[in-house]
Amino acid sequence: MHDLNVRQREATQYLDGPLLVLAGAGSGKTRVITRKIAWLVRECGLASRRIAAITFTNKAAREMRERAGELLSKKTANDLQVSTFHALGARILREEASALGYKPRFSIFDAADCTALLADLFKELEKGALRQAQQHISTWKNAMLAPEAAQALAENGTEQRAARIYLAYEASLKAYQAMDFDDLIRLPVQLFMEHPEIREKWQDRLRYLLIDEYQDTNACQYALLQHLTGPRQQFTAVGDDDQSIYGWRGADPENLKRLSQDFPNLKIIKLEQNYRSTTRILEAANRLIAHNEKLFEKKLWSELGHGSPVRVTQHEDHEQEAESVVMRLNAHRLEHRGQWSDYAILYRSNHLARFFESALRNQRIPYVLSGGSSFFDKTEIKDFLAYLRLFANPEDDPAFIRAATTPRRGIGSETLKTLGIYAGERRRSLFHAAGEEGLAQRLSARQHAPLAEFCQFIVRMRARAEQEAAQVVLPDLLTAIEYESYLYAHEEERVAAARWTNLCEFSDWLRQKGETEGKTLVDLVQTIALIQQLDKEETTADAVQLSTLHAAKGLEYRHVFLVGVEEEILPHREAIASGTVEEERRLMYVGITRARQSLFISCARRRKQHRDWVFCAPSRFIAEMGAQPPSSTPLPDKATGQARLNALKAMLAGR
DNA sequence: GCACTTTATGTTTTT
DNA sequence: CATAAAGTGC
Repeated sequence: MHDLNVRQREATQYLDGPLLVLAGAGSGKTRVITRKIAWLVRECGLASRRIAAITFTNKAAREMRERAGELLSKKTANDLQVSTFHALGARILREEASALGYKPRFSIFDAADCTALLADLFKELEKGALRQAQQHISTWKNAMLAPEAAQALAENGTEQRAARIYLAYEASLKAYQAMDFDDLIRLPVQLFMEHPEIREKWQDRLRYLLIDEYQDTNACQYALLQHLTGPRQQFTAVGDDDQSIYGWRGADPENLKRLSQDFPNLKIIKLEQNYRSTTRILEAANRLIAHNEKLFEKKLWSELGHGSPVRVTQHEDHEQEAESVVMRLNAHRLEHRGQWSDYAILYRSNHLARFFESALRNQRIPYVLSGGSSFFDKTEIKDFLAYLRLFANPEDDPAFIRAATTPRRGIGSETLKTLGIYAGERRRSLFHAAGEEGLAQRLSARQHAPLAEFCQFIVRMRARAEQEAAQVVLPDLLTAIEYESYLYAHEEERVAAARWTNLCEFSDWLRQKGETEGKTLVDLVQTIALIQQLDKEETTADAVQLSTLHAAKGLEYRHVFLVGVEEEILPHREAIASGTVEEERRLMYVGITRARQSLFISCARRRKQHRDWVFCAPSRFIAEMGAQPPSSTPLPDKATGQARLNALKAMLAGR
């Protein structure tokens, strides 16, 4: 382990009790975690299936498994329990569902499913109120408060109303045998509190825990951690309070402090040497973050030399910003003879990506978009998924409605309304109620026939989905529901073709997953709710990376363009209003520290919002990091810019 | 009663 | 630009 520094090695080998590693950006925390896993397996003889590593995203989990695999044998690495908090919670719940009155094949509702459910339950309420309620519910769930407790604690009218919504929402989820993301953490904690024997079983199963991105855990996740480690207290938490950017999701950097209070024998190791960035970049980051209240004093340093200065530019509007950033990127790459994949364009919110996408497309520069709307959010995927969800969980009424009505098969709103009322009276799921005799009497023959046929179809396919292999059932299902012709009948040809391609890709991915893991379709559905994006094979493609700041956390790039660095964007307007500018500052800090060699910061003077132009001021963060004030770039010259680029190309070609 | 067409509308970040 | 609600034809 000669390539680790003293502190890193100490963190890797420390096993005397709970350990907190305060790891600054780029200080090699992933390396410490993977080395520690290898150490536990090789030197301590711990079976790899008894080691649980918890990451923040699925992508990080995959990477960690891969990197551990480089140190250990493939098979040993495969047995490691590497997952997100949510995936771990889901695994526990599938196994212990009965203890909570759930079936093992419960559905997992994503945020969109939950919003739809709330909208359906409270049709009379407007969107804003529902969003507010949803936010409240999430906060309550993360604080382990049941609806009744929330109702008792509600202080004002809005909270009272939100608590009433919470009550109905919970009842619906339970009726649908469904859970939301918060439940995946909350319910295991509840389970462990109520059933000591189950808690001990899991404590025995997982002997050592490693938690990455600890600053992003919320109270509930912390409780889960405490239950899992139990009296043995064998864990390593790795985190950086300066990179806590998920406060809106209940994450609380105070959790770092709480750790030293709850575990008096907690050992703390700081990693401050940065192996990623040049000094000028680090200094800018340090100066910026000095404006925040600090939990732990920490100063990053590096031995990588000064590097080039941080460049700040201001542009006339958002389109010119995109154009000149792309132009500069292009020129920079030519000059340095680098690769597209050395470059990243990072922004606060997803919608900013659009302008950069079109600028990149105009210049015929390859790019990949990470973050943003996921593959699984696409309508065609959700349509198809509804069938699969219904196979796994017939109580899933939203899945029933979606599958029953897409593509259209003569089941309309009136039929569904009657069915809904009947099912409510009989306290059955829509699917079960639809098969009952009593319903037929309330519907006309014309209404009942398509419904009955649909139910029979589901029963038939469900039996097959449970028994046969995915590669056999999938094509049959796709053919049977005639989705392709449905697409071409309803969409423009190009759109229809694109959607069908997506669906085929998804089906292919499922089939492949089924083959390698030897699972049936019903088994597979259970796991996909937690996956947000398909990990495509073509990660090797040489392309500029476009990403939100949140999605860029944990990654690094040689050259970074931080764009849209303006007041009301970064810091975000809502954050200014709600007094959470410190978190925005950390977000900026995360952005800066992604860069290894060069950092470019840009902002626009005005941008089009909705239909009119708004003026934008450079972000306060630019001054705070001590950068040169924005120099207006000589624009609008598209022509001269292009000419200059061509001259540069010619010069380089001749060299 | 069902399916399709038009019109309004809206954007923080993600498991 | 893409989805969601209201409106119109069959």
